[in-house]
Amino acid sequence: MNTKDRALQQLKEKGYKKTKQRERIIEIFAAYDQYVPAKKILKEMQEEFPSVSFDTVYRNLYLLSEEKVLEATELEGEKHFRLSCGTNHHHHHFICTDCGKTKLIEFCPMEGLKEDLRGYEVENHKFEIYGKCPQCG
Amino acid sequence: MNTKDRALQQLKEKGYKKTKQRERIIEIFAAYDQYVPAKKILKEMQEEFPSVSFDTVYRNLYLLSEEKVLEATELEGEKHFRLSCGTNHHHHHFICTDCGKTKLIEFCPMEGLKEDLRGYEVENHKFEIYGKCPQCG
DNA sequence: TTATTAAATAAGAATGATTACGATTTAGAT
DNA sequence: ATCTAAATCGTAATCATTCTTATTTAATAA
Repeated sequence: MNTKDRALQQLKEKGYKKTKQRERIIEIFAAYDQYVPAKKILKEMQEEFPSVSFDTVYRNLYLLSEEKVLEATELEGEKHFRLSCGTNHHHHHFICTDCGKTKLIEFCPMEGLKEDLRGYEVENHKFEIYGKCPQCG
Repeated sequence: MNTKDRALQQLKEKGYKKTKQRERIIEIFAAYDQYVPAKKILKEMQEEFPSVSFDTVYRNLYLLSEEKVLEATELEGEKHFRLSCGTNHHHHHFICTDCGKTKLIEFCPMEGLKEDLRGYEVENHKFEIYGKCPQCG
């Protein structure tokens, strides 16, 4: 089963409907192995559905993020999304500031910080590395 | 010499002028030991200078960041600023999502990643921990 | 002290991403 | 084929931020 079908199946189980728009959004992401800004998805959607609304695109991006089909991050003030990495365990990314491609970072800095943060209730954390990948550097 | 005077002195050396607005911005930050959203600074400025413009506030926030008087970060899509921590060496923060107060994290996760990132040119990184501090938790 | 001028500010328009919302359409169940 | 909740469309609204131009001001030198 491919990424798209798996995602749609997952949505169906939660009672969400299968729509052309949703299918297309997932297809678009499947063509990228990187974070893509919401507005770029909107643009590509408009090529296929000239009258698609912002609302549809944004709503689905957030839905797909909640369902863990996508991962989200904020880069330069814009929300970006990408297909969840195949890996099932927690991870981070190096993000190329030129081409946008990412490299998986398996190491999580939270591991060694339990001691330091005694008394603090950790809810979340963000660790991202930015720079040029070997192709762009 | 206090924080404000030190900052103004530093600006003067670079040829920037001392203005009431700049003085006040620094004073506002000195009253907080935490990240403050730009719009909150704008609001406090308007109490003292009813006709201050967005431009003045934003321009100065960026100037002060470049001059390392302030540190900047983006939280929930909004730019936040705080006085630079006293410490001169590179550091990170735990940020309380309730009160906004921060805890200095001396550990930097980049140290152990040189190996992993061979061939990659690292330009920047972001590591922040979010949660509740002991007072708010 | 006054004149000079480059820097800084005010005022408000413009931008750009995102969110909101009422009306309409559609997917999926019966 | 009918029904209904979910999804979408179309568009307006919001909100932070950036830009622009005219005016004011701080610092310098006469």
